[in-house]
Amino acid sequence: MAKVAKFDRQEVIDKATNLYWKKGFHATSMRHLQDEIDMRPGSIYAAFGSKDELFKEALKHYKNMAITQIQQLRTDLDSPMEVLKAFVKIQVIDAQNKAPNGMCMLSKTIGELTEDNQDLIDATKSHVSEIACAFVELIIEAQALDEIKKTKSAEDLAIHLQIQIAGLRTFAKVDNDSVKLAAIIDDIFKHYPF
Amino acid sequence: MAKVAKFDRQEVIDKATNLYWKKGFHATSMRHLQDEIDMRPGSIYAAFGSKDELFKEALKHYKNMAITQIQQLRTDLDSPMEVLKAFVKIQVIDAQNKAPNGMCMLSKTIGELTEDNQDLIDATKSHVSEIACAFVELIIEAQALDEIKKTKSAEDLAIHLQIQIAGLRTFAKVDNDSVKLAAIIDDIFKHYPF
DNA sequence: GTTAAAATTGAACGGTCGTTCAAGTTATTT
DNA sequence: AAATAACTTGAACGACCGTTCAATTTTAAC
Repeated sequence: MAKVAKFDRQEVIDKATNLYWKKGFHATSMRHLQDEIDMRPGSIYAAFGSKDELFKEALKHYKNMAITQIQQLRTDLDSPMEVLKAFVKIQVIDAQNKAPNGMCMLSKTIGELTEDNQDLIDATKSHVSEIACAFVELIIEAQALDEIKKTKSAEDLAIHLQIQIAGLRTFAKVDNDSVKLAAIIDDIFKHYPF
Repeated sequence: MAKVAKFDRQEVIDKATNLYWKKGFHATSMRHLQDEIDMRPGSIYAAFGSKDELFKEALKHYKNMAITQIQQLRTDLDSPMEVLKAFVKIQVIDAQNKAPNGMCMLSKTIGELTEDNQDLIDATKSHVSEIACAFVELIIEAQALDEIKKTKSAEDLAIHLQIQIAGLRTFAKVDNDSVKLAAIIDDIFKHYPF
């Protein structure tokens, strides 16, 4: 029995995610966010609690987008290996031009934050692990289809992939050459340890 | 014909570098720096001009430390390949516990900053390229000694190495397992593309 | 139509930011 | 000893930070 018409929470989180992703945690002020999501401070704090809590929502949303992306590719493509490769290419190459920031938001956050924001670091690490799990699932599927040798550790390969993605997205900010990046990614899946 | 006794400029830059490296550009305030280097704002601004200019000095000092590290290893070790591997291990493994920040300061900066600080990004990229050049030199030496096939592009291998370092240092912040990291690094030099 | 709860507003809070500069201190030259 | 130039100090500036909250508006229930 009260007012109920409200902002679209998901749309607000999406916009906040894009701003945090673009500028990073420290360089994003609540006033920037107010402008971006068109809400007044009172409403934001009523809905999300604090800058930190809103950032946690953004991290979760970012992780969810990645997981959704993987699931989408899995329905589009037959081969789990092709899913992995397509995902890496999207994250590394497409993100440089289309995304708010070419860097992975999780890597960026792990790089930016210190123990002053330990809870945000912990949340970030947990999302990184969740994405690694999605990789492991795909690798196990690929092994079942004999796309990858069954002697390989799926967990180690997943870690290897995450290292490649983090490294490539950093390198791409220095030298954003789509052709060169695509060649490197093809090589990653063609040679050891795959 | 005036006062000349002063602070030790190199020591000040070193302390400033450590703080910037630890906390990042945005999270490091001039007041933090004042405490760290024990100088009053007027002196800092007289000596360095601005927060940005001091940061540029820090970036340069960081790059110089890396180059010096490589030169030191080159005199200590006979094999250029061993120099590269030792350098990677120091940067990835030792830095997690001993350095102000496990992340590479250059990667961290490239990740953190936006076009709002384009000049700082440009300075950072230039230092990254300079380190790549040092890698290229070592790789060419290794090729002369038949440690690496002469058919390989030294520039491509140097890029490969930088991607691995950036990726590994990010991963190490999530899972700081020295043994696992050392194994991964050994693998990097054992298999393709080396 | 009245009531009451929920949602929204925006001014304001104390604090910190990067930076400046007049005043003071120090060492060298005459 | 006096003059002068280099260097240091720290209070202060306006701007912006994350956050609060009393006042207002909106909506559903009666």
